[in-house]
Amino acid sequence: MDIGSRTELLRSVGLFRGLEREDLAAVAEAAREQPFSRDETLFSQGDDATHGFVVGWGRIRLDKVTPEGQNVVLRHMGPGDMIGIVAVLRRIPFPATPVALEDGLALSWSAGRFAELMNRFPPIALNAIDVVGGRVEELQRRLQEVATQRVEQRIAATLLRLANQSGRKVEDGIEIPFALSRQDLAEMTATTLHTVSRTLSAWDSEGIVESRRSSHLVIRRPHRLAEIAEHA
Amino acid sequence: MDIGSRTELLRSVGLFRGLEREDLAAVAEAAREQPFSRDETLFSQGDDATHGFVVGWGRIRLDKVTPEGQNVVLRHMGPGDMIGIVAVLRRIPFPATPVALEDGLALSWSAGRFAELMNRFPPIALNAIDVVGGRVEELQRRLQEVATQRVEQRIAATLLRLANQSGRKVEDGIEIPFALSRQDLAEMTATTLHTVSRTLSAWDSEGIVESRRSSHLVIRRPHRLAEIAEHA
DNA sequence: AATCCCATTTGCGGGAGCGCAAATAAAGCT
DNA sequence: AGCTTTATTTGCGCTCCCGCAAATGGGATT
Repeated sequence: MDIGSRTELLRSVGLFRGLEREDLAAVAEAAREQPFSRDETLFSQGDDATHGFVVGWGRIRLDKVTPEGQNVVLRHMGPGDMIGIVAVLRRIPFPATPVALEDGLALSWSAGRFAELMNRFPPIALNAIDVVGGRVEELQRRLQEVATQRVEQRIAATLLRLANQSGRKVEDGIEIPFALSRQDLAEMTATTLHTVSRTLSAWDSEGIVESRRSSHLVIRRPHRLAEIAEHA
Repeated sequence: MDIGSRTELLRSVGLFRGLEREDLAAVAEAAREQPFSRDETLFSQGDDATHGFVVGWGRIRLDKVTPEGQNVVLRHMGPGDMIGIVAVLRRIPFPATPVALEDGLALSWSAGRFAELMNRFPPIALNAIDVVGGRVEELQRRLQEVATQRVEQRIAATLLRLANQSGRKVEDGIEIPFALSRQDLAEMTATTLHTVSRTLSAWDSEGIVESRRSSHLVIRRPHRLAEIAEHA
């Protein structure tokens, strides 16, 4: 991947918004390419934060495990999302583990390199605040959801959120274009895979979603799902 | 309050860490003082973010209400904490409402003034990332708690957290030095005031806490509480 | 001191969702 | 293709916790 393509990629990355093309090129040049394949982890929770990453392509799930070994899915990331950069800046170990859902490519910068870049291009710091602020908002919303809504509503809201973030229009609805197990959904909605399975089974037979084992999940009646999510 | 005292105050504020004394004085000078009294709100969720705040003294509870009117307590804040500054920087309406738990004083800066200061003193932006990163971490931990632990554990963990943040050693334990209703605790732990009441009653008769209606809550056996919090 | 107001307590019943366990069905491997 | 491994489904019982309702008791107000 040449510098030109990298630069092009970085143009749509929120973290580098407001940088001139030549500045972007400098940022791109400082990057290292890190390809990853399905099920691989970019790093592990607890590791020293030596590098920060930006996703080039491919989808990634961010996991956090409790001391007791229970897992919680914090978020899904895709092209343009930054990973681990806050940990780099705060000089703390990575607090979570990013797992690749499909093959892809990330760009990375060492901690020192990244500090240089931030120094040289002040907008980066402001953009970082914006991005992290967005994550705070998202987490607050999820906390609110878990605190006030029932499981069915949370699953519905989660599917709609995934559809908004990464959904693809297909013939008979909106497809979630990556593997999404019951367990994954359970870890996203603070419930068990059993309850997720029962819920999706019911929705499947009502024609709200199509969720066969083999293929990706398809939301057939998004409007109905939105009703379920909102109906307190 | 003169500039000297303000400067002294700002010395211990994370957001301004690394600034020289004279820089702090400039920041202090640009601030406006905003006293508040118990039960007052500094602003309301949904308001335009025209000012950012830093708590001088007094305790504040940060509330977020759902469209359906249910409330969730996001966090408690005290001296040195920043409030609303991320909303100012992101140019979004305030996403929550800070309610004073006791009389106190905040310093505030207008959006424009704050932007100037950040421009003039680059460390502020980096510190802001650090602070917001810390909030992300805290929210992730709470999400994990709500997702994986039972009510009793969550209440125990919350009391311990409050004790760590603001607890005062007293003769027979650690006191939470501000009003804390069952409803408040319920909104902090994603449960109902009934369940909180039942739990605290039980703990009271076991001598783990002392929680009479009139006075502040006292943790008598923190170690036991930690056991409850951890015992999966 | 009497009254009102509100937080808290507590009983009781019910329901949402968990957890175990076994059946079923895909997908991957050799 | 046959076998193993892993994901999903589904039944069943049970537990935790909610939600209603009524009682209790302080604190504040007059």
